[in-house]
Amino acid sequence: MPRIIKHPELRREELLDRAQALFLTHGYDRASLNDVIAAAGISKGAFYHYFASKEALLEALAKRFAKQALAGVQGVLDDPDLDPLGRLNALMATSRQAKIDTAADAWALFETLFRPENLVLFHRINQAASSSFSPVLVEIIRQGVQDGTFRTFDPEGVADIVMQFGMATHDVIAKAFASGSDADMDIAIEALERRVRLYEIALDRILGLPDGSIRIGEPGYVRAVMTARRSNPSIPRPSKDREPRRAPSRP
Amino acid sequence: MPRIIKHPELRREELLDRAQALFLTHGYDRASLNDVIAAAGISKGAFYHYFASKEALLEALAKRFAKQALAGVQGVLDDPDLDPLGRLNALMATSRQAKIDTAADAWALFETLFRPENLVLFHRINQAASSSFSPVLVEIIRQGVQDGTFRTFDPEGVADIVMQFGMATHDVIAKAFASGSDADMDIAIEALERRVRLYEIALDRILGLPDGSIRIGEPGYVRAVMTARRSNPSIPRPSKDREPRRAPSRP
DNA sequence: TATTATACCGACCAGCAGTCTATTCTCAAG
DNA sequence: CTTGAGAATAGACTGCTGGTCGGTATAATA
Repeated sequence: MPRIIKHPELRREELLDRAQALFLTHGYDRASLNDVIAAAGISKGAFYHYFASKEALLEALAKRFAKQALAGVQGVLDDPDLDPLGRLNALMATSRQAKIDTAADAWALFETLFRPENLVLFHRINQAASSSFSPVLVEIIRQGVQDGTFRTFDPEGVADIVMQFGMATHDVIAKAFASGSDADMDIAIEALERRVRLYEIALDRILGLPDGSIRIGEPGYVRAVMTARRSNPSIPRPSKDREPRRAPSRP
Repeated sequence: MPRIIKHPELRREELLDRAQALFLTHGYDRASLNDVIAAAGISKGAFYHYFASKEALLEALAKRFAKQALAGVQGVLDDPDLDPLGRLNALMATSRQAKIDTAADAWALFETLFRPENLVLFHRINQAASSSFSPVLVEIIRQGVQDGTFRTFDPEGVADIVMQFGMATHDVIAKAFASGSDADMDIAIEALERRVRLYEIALDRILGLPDGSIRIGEPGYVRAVMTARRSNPSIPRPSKDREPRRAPSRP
């Protein structure tokens, strides 16, 4: 093979891009390193020049994700006109908006990220995102407590719960995506809206706010996401027949 | 090798026992099938006679866990003298008690289950446990709503949150185990107690109860667990030098 | 131009999950 | 008491995996 040399940072990004695509479509475990390097058009040696292991590649990917996510909400964090409650709501609205807006590829991520074979990938990203967002959330809550908007002790704990809920919301939506027989879709949507409302009220109460203060998404939020899906059908799906070959047999 | 034939169910249980020990000490991914069958003293062929795949073994293990856990709290569920709040508290106290009581091996599980290499294993067990406990929790909450003890819509959602919190509590404790430099241990314990209190109050409010109704654990709960640890030092820890060998190198 | 560090190549390796064929054991039907 | 079907076991074998290694071409430096 001809030797192709690229600027290292470019090559690194390219590698991350290919890996991201493969990990999302096939899952971290199922996508082999050989697949990745083949997709990137480089050799084993070249790969191990950039990353110490497959694991390290995953780590780098998670960090890039987290960085991008944080950058996406930077505007909200910098806005001096927002009070703590406003900032908290804006934060959640923005990260929601980001997902619906660029539906084309962003929700592909959304759907794929929660498939069982992506558990490891998801967990890493989640972890990285948490350590990025946690300090920010803590600061917002701390301010809210200070100026009397929120009434709670343990801002770190509440920040954790907020993120837990955020993730749970996504999870719950992803489940609907998975079981997407158009027939009972509407029932699923109903249930999901209810869940989002529950999380909102739960957060209200945990923060000592009057019910209805926290807005994870307007009513119709879930439906909007689900609709964005139907209008955008062709998302890469796992295909490779690396699946089990044997039928179970028990004594 | 001499051919040893055992009663199938016994062999199956034995296989699960060995697998459990290895998965917990080394992690699901790191413990190889060869390790498992070597530990169990059987051949590849015998293994695949009982389980269709390594994955299937994990599944079976998770189900056994969940079944045992549910059995452990059956008494609480059957007790006709408990009202919904009492039952909910007893449920949490019992599953807590089970962990401290048989500290010798139960907390080994407790600590190991949360190590990063056990993510997959943990997730499976958690999933299995959730599908066992969820209906039970839902029923308790539904009754509580009916007789006016609890004030919430969406019992399923609340049940999910309860389990989320339960898991998060464990997670948070496990983190302290991990960073166990005896020096800052006390600070960690303090933080953890606060977190447990937060979850309790959060649940109180979500369920529309007066603060202090829910008791995940008495004050001192975390400290008790941590102490049980120090008095019981020799727990199998991952050892096998299957770890990465290379130093990172970046351009 | 000579030297050194960086980017890259691909053959190679041990170990992995899973497959296959062959053997030995059990136990119920005849 | 035989027999034979099927359950239980053995272990060699396979394709592939993540990772290693010695080497080669290019860029940077002097």
